Amino acid sequence: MERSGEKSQREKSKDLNRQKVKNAAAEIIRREGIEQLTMRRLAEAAEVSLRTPYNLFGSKTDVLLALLDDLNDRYIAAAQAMDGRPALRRLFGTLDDFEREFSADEAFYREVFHGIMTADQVEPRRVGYDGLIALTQDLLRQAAAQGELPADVDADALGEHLAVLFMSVLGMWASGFFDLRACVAHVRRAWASQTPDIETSTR
Amino acid sequence: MERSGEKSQREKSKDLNRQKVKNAAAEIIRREGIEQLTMRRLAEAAEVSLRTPYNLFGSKTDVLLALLDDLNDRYIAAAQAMDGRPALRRLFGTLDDFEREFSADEAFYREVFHGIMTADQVEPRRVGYDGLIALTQDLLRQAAAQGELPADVDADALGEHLAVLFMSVLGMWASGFFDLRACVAHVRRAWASQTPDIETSTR
DNA sequence: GATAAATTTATAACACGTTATATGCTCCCG
DNA sequence: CGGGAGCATATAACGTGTTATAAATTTATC
Repeated sequence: MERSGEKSQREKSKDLNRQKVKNAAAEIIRREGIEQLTMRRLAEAAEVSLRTPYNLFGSKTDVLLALLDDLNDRYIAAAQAMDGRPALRRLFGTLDDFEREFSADEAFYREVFHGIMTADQVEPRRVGYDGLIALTQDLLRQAAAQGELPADVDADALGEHLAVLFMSVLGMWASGFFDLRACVAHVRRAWASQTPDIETSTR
Repeated sequence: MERSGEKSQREKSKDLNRQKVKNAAAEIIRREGIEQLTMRRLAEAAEVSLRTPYNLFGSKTDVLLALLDDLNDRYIAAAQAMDGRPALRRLFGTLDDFEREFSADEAFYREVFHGIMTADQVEPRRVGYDGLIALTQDLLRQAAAQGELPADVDADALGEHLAVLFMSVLGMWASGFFDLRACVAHVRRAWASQTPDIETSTR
């Protein structure tokens, strides 16, 4: 039995292989595009057997999901970093953060997202759907508590709605319908029309 | 040389095979689900060779797109059928029509849509993206001309925006994130917040 | 009606994601 | 240190969408 905190040699070895697979996947996507990312090629580049990525991740989709692992954490951290400011401003601030982060590497993120979304079955939890809704609802509840929202607004329902709009438009960006700038503009416009008239951008 | 209007025997025979393939595809999806729709099984059910659907449609995705062929026409016809009424009312009326039409056969349409959206590359034109934008812009231009919109609203930009929101949320419905009722509710709410305060449902 | 062109057919093959099988290696525990 | 458990490996295989090849069949043209 291993104690929590310290990792067995076995686990460290698995982590190493996980890292090798993730690095190889990211490099192939960046250098040659996601259509070149086959499991055989990935295994070869990561210097593991074909079976190993399946053992460590489960499927090709799970490898792509792993490339986005720390993304949710960063999103939440960004929202919390803007601590003193009004909740609605923080909400729109997450949009700015998202745009900044993704536009630095738009092609990469688009290909990863699209690869995930085109899986046979998309499991909402795994793509951060629930977490995004929870975060948005949380910010809107704070906004309501601070009097930033009209009293008759259901903060939870609105939070779910705004999160759905965000993810929906993101999905079309991933499918190549428009670029990231247009994607964020659509979300910003939709969000702004449902929230009181404040400065909707922190830039 | 064939005259326009009359079809050659060649073309009639191809139309017949197209119909056989489309009917077989729809039947397999309805009876056994889209995961049972393989090209080999489809060819067998349609009583054609494996190659023929590729000759007649191009790819599996194109077969699915063909199942939705007359959908756009119906959408446009529905918008025009409500002729006398205000343009904004007609716009929301198309939402009602969409909900009525699809809820009668939700599982079928969802599987077809999802099958199309999960293709390697989605071509916006082929999924009716451009047509939907054009229709929405048209209705909003009429609304502006009839004074239903504030003077400072850019009808074309708003039309594109509303169409994008519709298609985006539709994409998430197709991926199974929520059901059709929730899908339409999200679109209605997003649309309503961007248009003047009228009765947003014709029901 | 004969000949050429267009389609369909039958069969095999390719690359893909994924799984099965059997073998080998490495680490943990007594 | 020895043995068993956990994991990686190599290889083959399956079903998938799609394409190649060559033969058969249907349609158009002279």
